[in-house]
Amino acid sequence: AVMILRSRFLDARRKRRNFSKQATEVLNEYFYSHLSNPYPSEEAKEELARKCQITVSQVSNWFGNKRIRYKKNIGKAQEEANMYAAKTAAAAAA
Amino acid sequence: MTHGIPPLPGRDIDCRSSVSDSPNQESKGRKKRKPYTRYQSMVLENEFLNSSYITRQKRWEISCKLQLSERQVKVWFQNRRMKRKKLNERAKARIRDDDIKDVL
DNA sequence: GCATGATAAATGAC
DNA sequence: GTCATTTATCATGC
Repeated sequence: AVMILRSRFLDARRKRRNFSKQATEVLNEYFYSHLSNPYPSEEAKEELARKCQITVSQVSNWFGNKRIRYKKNIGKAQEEANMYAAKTAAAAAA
Repeated sequence: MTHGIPPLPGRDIDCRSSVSDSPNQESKGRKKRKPYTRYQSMVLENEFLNSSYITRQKRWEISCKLQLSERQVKVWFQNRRMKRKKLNERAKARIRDDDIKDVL
């Protein structure tokens, strides 16, 4: 019984759930609009967390994974970059 | 300076000659992340239960026993303290949520 | 079968 | 020392 409780708190092991489509959209918009410096401040992280309905730690995890997996692809997933770049450009034009 | 305690039993025995941080020559790049074995993790966790801050003496002993460098043991305790902090924050947040749900 | 989120070693700023 | 991070690995979703 105690072990089960510990598995809830201590282990709190990774039972992964994908983020919502809107949340991923918000995170990607920020990432590709700050591609030269994709390191959000603590305040920016908190706002992203609020918008996405996730924790600040989850925001940090997402950016950590995103940065290295984006870098690992040199040349790939640029379609995604262009897509969000166009989106922010359209927003700026308006 | 300090107390003249350190007994340092058999200190001159280099038990980690093969477990040094610099395996051979000057390794240039970043050291590759290598998961520890279950036994290594268990010994480290047990020692963390005794104290979250390890002494230099025990650090040397454990590094010998587990075939790890003293630096690796030191870093393990640093990371472990960060993990504990994160788990505490998470537990606190969960308790808050549970309280809210209980009221509802 | 990879995509994706979370965790475990390792580094560096401060 | 803490703490944000990089990197590889793990565990799950689909």
